[in-house]
Amino acid sequence: MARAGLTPDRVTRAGAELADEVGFAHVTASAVARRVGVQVASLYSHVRGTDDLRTRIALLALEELADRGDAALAGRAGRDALVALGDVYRDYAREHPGRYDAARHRLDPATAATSAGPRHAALARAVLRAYDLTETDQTHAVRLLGSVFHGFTSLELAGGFDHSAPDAQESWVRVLDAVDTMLRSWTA
Amino acid sequence: MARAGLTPDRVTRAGAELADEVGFAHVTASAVARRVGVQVASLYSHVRGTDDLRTRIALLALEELADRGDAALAGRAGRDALVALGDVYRDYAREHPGRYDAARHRLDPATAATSAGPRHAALARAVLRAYDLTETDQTHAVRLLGSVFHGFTSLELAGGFDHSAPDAQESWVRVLDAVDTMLRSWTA
DNA sequence: CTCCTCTGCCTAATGTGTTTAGGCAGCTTA
DNA sequence: TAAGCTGCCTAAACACATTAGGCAGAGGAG
Repeated sequence: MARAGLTPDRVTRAGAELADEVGFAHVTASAVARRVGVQVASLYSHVRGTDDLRTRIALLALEELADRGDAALAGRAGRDALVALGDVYRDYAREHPGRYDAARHRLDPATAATSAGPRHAALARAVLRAYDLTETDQTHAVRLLGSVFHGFTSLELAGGFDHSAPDAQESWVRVLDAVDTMLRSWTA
Repeated sequence: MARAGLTPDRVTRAGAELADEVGFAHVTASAVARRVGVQVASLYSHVRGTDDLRTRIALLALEELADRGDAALAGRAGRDALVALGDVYRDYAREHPGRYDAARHRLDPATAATSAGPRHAALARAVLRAYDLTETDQTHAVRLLGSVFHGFTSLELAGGFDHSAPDAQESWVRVLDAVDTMLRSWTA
C-alpha cells in the first residue's frame, strides 16, 4: 500500500480547504478521507474524531487570523489601524468562509486558553492604544470592535447585504468611520 | 395506533425547543421524532427532510423576533427605541439560543423574500427615523445596527465575554450609548 | 544485505441518522 | 355502516462515525 504520508497537520489543512469549499458544517471525516485519498478509519490515527478535527480547523483559523492581524497592525495607528484590522477579518472571511466559520466554533475553556484567542484581544487593544480610553472603557471598546467586525463580516457572508444598494464595501467604510467617531468621542 | 396529531407546525415547534436545548446544529429528524413520540419516517409526511425542518425553524425564529421587535418599538423613539430593539435581539438569543442560531441559517433567495427578513430591515429603519439621515446613510446605518446587534449578541452567546470583567450588560449599555451618540452626529 | 520492528494504512463490524416505498388502521364522510 | 383518506407504521438502502484487529512497507541494527 502506498503511504499517503499523513500527519495531524496535513489532515487539518485538508479539512480547512474542504470547509472553504463546502462550508464548515459539512466538514466530515469521510469527506476529508476521500480528499486525502485514504480510508476513513485511517484518519483516526491522526485526529481523535470529527469533533477534534473541527477544533483543529478552528485553531488553525484563529492563528492565521492573528498572524494577519499582527502583520496588518505593524506600523499603523489610529483610524489606519482600525481599518487595517477590520479588513483582516473581512478579507479573511471572504477568502476563507469555511475557516472563518470555524473560528467561531465553540472551544472548551482549556483549549481556548491555549488558542490564538487571546492574541485577538491583544490586537483590538493595540488598535485602541491611539484612542484615549480608561482601562474599563478599553474593555467595552474591545467588545464594540469585536461586535462590529464580526457582526458586519458575518452578515455580509450570510448574504444579508446582497439584495440592496449600495454595495457592502461602501457601508463598510462608513461603518468603520462611525466606529472611529465613537471611539474619539467616547465619554464616561 | 394512537395518533400523535402532528402538523408541520407542531414538528417545527418541537424542533425549535430541541434547538434551544441542544443547539441548532444538533437538531436531527431522529431526535425530533423521539421528542414527539413518533417513528422517524412519520416526520416525512409533515416536513420534506432535515433541511426543510431547519429552514422552518429559521422562519419561525425570524417571525418571533420580528413580532417582538414590533412590540418593542411601539410608542418609542430615539435612544429608547434603539435600546429596546437591541434588547429584543439580545434577550431572544439568551432565552432561545438555538432559535437565534437558526435565524442565521442561510435561506435560498425565494424563501428569504417571503420570510420575516424584510420586517427586520423595517424595524431598523423605524429606529433610525428619529435620527436625521439621508436615504443612503440610512442604509449604511441599518447595516451598522445589524452588525452591532448581531455581533455583540453572537459573541456573548459564544461565551466570548465570559472570562473578563466587567460583565456583558455593562458593555452593552455603553455600546448602545456610543451608537446613539454617533448616529446623532452622523455626517456625510 | 538481511532481518526486525514500528506504525501507517487497511478491512471488518457496529451504531446512528436520512430517506424512500409500501402497508394498515382509525377518523371522516356519505 | 361502508368507503376512502391519511397519519403513522415497518422495512430496507445508504452515508457517516467510531472501534478492533491485521498486514505490509519503511527505517534502523547487525
